[in-house]
Amino acid sequence: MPELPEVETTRRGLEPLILNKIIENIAVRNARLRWPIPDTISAIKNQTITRIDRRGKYLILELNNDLHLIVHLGMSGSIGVLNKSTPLKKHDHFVIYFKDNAVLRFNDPRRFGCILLTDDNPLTHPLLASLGPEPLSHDFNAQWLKQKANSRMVAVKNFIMNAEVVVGVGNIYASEALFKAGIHPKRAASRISLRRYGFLVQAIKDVLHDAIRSGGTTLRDFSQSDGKPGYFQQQLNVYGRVNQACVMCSHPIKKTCIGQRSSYYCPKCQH
DNA sequence: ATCATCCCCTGATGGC
DNA sequence: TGCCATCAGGGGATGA
Repeated sequence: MPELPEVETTRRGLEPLILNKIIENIAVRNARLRWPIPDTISAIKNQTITRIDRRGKYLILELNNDLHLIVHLGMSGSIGVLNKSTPLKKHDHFVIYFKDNAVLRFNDPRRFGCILLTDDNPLTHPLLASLGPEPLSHDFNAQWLKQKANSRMVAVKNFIMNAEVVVGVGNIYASEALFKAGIHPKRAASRISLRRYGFLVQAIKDVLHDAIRSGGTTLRDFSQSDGKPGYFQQQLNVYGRVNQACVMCSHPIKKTCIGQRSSYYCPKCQH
């Protein structure tokens, strides 16, 4: 389940492997992703990849003819850069063949991901246009959260998972960050002080930084056979630890549902 | 404007 | 061994 750290790991892993390479051919093996891969995708043939960016959980591949590929890994997507002779795997839906025999394969069992093409500024694409600040940027701060929360009664966990509030905070790291900040996941967004939003902002930055750092250790293996950036063996304090002892106070971790998503918290540490 | 609910999909898991 | 139900989750679409 790629969250921002996984996508950033993918971006960093891709850079040395495909930047400045020339696309010789492509293959759409199954166009039916979250949105169909457009027929216009063939316009990337014979172009060079000039830049690899990330915005939230979207990867943006810039080509030298001003086209941009917008890629989302969804829940189960991964990208592998391999040798042409590596056998195709089930769910390898999209393939890019480079002039130097390298092959990029987009694999996504659940097909919640997407591959789109735009000839415009990708940041104005409908999917990207209303995204909130990057969590690791200075634009993401306590004032911003407090102002966005205004009088909203939505649970803070849903609030920080809303991409218009801040991008890249998924279910796992939302639970972890709220634990670190000592905030109950069901607390109404408007009922959190500026001071406590400061703790939450720092917790989100810390959790994501840690995950990216541990992701970095797997970059070396990025082009091996499974093609996955690897999931982080990060120390999870609450996620998936229902009934286990809280690392801070030993009280059993609770599981609850917030907005159809499982959520974990310590009832003693989080208010 | 805000928010809850639904849905896309496959793989892993567990019960019978 | 097989079959079925259940769960997981990013995030857009929909309707209240």
